[in-house]
Amino acid sequence: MLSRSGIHAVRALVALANVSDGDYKGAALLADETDAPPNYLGKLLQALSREGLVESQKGLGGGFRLARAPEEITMYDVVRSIEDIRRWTQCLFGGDGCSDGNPCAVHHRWAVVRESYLEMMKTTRLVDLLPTENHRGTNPL
Amino acid sequence: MLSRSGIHAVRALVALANVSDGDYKGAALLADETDAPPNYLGKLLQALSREGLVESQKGLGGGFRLARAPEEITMYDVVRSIEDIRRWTQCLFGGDGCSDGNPCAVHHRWAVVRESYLEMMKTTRLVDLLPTENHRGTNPL
DNA sequence: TCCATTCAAGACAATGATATCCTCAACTGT
DNA sequence: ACAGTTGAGGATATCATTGTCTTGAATGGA
Repeated sequence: MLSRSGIHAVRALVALANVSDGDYKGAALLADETDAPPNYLGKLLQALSREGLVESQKGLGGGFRLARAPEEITMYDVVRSIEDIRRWTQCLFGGDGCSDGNPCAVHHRWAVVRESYLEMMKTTRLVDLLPTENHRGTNPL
Repeated sequence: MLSRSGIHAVRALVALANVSDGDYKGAALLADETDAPPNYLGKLLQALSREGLVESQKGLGGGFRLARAPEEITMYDVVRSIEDIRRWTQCLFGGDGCSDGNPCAVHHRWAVVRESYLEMMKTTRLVDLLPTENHRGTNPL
């Protein structure tokens, strides 16, 4: 389950995937392309920059670019930089006493769901989110 | 992913599962047993009452009781009464243009996770959450 | 140097979820 | 009838998330 921040962040990174080498794309343009609030997206990009996912450049012609290739960035990397993912590492009810040794009633069932989600996040890379010839500009992220 | 309200609600219903027939358990006691804020739990119980999951009784000896047997109430029933479950019926990014006909890049991957979650919620009944001999009073919900 | 552009950073506002408080109405036992 | 108990409901408070605004710092071009 992505937060709105997480959605903004992933969309922005996808929009950064096609900037030419050595080039940058500004936050305002990114916000326009992804329908995100410009100033807020700026904050999110700052966070992504602190986490080493993007590089920023001030001044004319400046903006943001990916710090790694789109093949090397997973949705998990992005979301972990933006959201508090502890709820996906804890058990469903968040009970402190719940552990593999003393499991709650839904411990194992939830583990299946949780692993399914985390595995999806960790195996889905930015490159997997890019529009293909199949959707020709209508990739409905 | 349960909200705190959802957690409170499920715990309260579990605590109602062992009320004797024709008897009631008060909101204050329920809150005490489940470590929930008493007044807030009252509101949640109101919602559960409106949805027909519990029945309430005012006055001395009053309180709440399950409207159906614990075998007939699923976690899905509870959560749907309390939370906005739309995020589990939409696609991961919530994009309006996303549909089975014009799927986004994560459409199918997310469908697997979503169905896994919804299936767990729909097949887990209150009776499945009750403490068993195995945990003897230490069911860490 | 001067200026326009762009990110960085902090203060502030809006929103929704969570939680509290108070009063009223319904019910029970005396 | 009366008093105590308990849920119902509304107003308000708190908090995290989301979003806006303003100022400053860095950068590059004229």
